[in-house]
Amino acid sequence: MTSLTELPKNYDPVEVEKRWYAHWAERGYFRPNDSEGPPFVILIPPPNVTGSLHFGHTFDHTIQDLLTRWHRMMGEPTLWLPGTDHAGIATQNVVEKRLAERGQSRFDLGREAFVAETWRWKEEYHRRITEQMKRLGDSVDWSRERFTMDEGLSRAVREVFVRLYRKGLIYRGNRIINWCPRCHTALSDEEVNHVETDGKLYFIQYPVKGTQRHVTVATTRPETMLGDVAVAVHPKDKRFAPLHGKTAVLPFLRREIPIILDDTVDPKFGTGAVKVTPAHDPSDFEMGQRHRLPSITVMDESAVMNENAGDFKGLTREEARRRIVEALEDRGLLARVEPHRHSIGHCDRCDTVVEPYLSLQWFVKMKPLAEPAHAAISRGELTILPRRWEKVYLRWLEGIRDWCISRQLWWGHRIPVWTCSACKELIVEVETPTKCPKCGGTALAQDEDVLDTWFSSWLWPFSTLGWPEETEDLKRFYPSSVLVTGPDIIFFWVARMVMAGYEFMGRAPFPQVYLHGIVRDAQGRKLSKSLGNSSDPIELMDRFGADSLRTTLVLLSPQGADIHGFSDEKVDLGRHFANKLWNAFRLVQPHLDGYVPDDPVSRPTLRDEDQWILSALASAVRSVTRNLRAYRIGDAAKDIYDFTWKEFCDWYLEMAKPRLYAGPQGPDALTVRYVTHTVFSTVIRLLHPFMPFLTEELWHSLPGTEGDVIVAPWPAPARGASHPDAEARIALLKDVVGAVRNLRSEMNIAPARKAAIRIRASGPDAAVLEGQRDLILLLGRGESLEVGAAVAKPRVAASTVVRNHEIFLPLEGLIDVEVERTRLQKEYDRVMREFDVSRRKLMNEDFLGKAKKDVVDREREKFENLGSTKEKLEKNLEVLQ
RNA sequence: GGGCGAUUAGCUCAGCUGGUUAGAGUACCUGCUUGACAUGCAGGGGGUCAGAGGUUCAAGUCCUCUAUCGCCCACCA
Repeated sequence: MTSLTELPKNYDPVEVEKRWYAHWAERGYFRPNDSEGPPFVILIPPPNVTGSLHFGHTFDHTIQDLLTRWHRMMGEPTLWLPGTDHAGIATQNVVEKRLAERGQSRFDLGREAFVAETWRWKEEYHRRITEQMKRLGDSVDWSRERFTMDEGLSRAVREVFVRLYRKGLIYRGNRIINWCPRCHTALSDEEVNHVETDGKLYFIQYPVKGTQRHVTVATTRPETMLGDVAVAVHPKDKRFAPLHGKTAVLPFLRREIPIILDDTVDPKFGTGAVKVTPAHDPSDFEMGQRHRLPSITVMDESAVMNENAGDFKGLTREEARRRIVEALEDRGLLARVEPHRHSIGHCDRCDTVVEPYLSLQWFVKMKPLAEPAHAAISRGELTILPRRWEKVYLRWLEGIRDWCISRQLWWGHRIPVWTCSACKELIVEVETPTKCPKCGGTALAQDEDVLDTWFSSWLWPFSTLGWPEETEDLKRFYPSSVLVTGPDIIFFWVARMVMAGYEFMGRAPFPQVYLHGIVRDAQGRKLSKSLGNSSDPIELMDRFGADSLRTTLVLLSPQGADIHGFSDEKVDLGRHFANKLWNAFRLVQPHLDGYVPDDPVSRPTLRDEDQWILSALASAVRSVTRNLRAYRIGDAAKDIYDFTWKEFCDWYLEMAKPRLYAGPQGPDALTVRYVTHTVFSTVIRLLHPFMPFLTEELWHSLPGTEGDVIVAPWPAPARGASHPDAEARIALLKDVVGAVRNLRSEMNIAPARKAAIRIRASGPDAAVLEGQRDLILLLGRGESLEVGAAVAKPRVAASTVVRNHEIFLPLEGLIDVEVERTRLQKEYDRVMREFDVSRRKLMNEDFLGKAKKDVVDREREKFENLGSTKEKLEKNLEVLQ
């Protein structure tokens, strides 16, 4: 399509990349094709509609798109299903923040208007996300796009809630949960980040009623003492035997609280006596249950002390702590304070210190759900890559606790539970009930709370396909083929999807999980725009091209490990490669004009270098495919990069230039066209999953190709392409040319100056080198070449030994003998060292007796070569004396 | 407190089941406007493979310990 003269010298990705996405989409390539056979399915980890896509997404999507494109080229029906997540608490927070900038709170708007406002936010960011995905080249099937709060998915959420409730796996209870005093909602255990903090341990004396004694308790949270209902000691702790059955008097409130005995108290911690605050500590709550103690909540929803706090009412928990400690000190009840390091839970979303808080919430009983998810690994129904994550996954399932799913938010799925105001009957239904099934009352109030965001996400693998309806899509595309995501959401999402998959679909949602790393900067920080350590991905794509960004990320990423030291400039790696390919193409393309690849007349005679590059190409195809199959994506990219740059451009194209320049009438014109065409047509296809835009552009400029590369067949290693002999001969050539170049450079011979080359070679190599005469002259910039066993050593020459052949550059009058002697001496020393190592090995009886025979043989051969090389170097050195 | 991972060139990383001279990119040095590409070409310097033990004829590679860094988990009152 593009004519040669139009190809600019430097590749302009922006100009090219804007052309192809619409082209692909219009032709329907992103939808699964109709072919039989198992489809390849990836469900996108739905990005939150909180904001635009960041670097993590770019990397995540690159991998998914790459896998999708690769499978599409293999002819499989492929579905990469896109969608977004309503991200309950996160989105509510950002919308509230925006309201706050206008001086408003959500309460000013009221629930309905606030939710409407949030939908507008969602639309805005959904549009941005969509644009970004298109810019990156994501080949997702937009016709199947879903949102976690759209009608179908909401229905699935209610269905699941009702089913689990009826099965007894969802219940409501008064429990200690993690409460965020800023977000004003309950959180799951996973939404709490524990941070090691230097705190203090306060030793507080509680007077013992009817005595002059005190019992001293140790606590990190003195402010919760106002909610104390007991002091507990270990029953076998003799120190406290006199206190058994006694009562302590809580300072300030003068509440009388029993001294109780409980096995869970650790006599070695603190004083061995512990204050019991059931409303503000999970283990105290359990202890309270065991001993039938009351629970006294002393804080409100904002963690401000409430009416149960006596004089401290109205203080924040931090102020309350300060004042209580002061007051205790005044009364002489503070025995001492010790530094104490412990971990404190913070809200995952706003980083506020969470409060263990007693409240009425909905929970999912997780143990029964966890069992099949756990067994999935040992049964081989689920594999997580890299494998080490499987242990993390399993351990979490083993220690699983019930999942608090109710959130005191407005943005999210309302809990499908209604209470009849007449008879207080609890109605749990998928569809909104109109009257109470028990008393017929019509005054029904729906639970005010919404569900945890992950309560919709964990259904993603089947809710997106139409469940609970038995849709065609559900039958065809469940389970998906692989889940690609980051390890940070193993618990939040991956494990829960597996549980839901087994519970509702009877099988795992995917057989394979591929967990990739995080993109970090030089300081090890996650890339983010707010930290200012990275550009917006879109901006980077504008500067470098989406292809370059994708390729750079993939090339820099070790399998499943974080990318360290990422910075904008790193994207040059991909950009330079794109430009390299572009220019290699510019070199070759004019010579391919009119070339018909499958011309039956063409039975080209291949020279060594042709056979060699085709052989290397076949190896590259094998290796790329093997690496992709094993999710060694960076290695696959490296294979293509190395083959294209190091072998094809640096060596083959240089060798091919004379034949190319000779034009279509020149000798071997057909051969060189055949080979370059084959290589390009193959490399473009191999590279397409990585660089979709550039490859599509080149494909359309490559004569003799049909259709679009996005649906071109994935290359198979060509039959009979393997030419070990040619490979060996070219390897020899490379060594010899390398040695000549080295000599030239060391001797400061100007690149423009041609030099005579003499190679004293014996054995079969001599004939091989003679056959490569033209190439040696070309690549070694030689004016003449003598090869053979009888080649005379020039009187004054720079010399070296390669594979036991002597190479001379006769340079009488041109070389500095002193420089050459130093250089040669260095070479000699190096060979000598190796020679010694080898000799010692071969004198070692144990080595000869115990090492494998081929290892010994190889060592012998090496030793002989080194010996003879050493001699040659010696002689050449002597001449220079 | 428990677990996982890392430690190889200045930086970021390869190095599969132990066996030629430990590689790449980048940075650095030298020389090149050679008819695809200076986003390039050619050549070069740079590593006692974190440390200590051990297994072995042979260890960057296997085992143990130590150190440092990172991550995750944990009702440490």
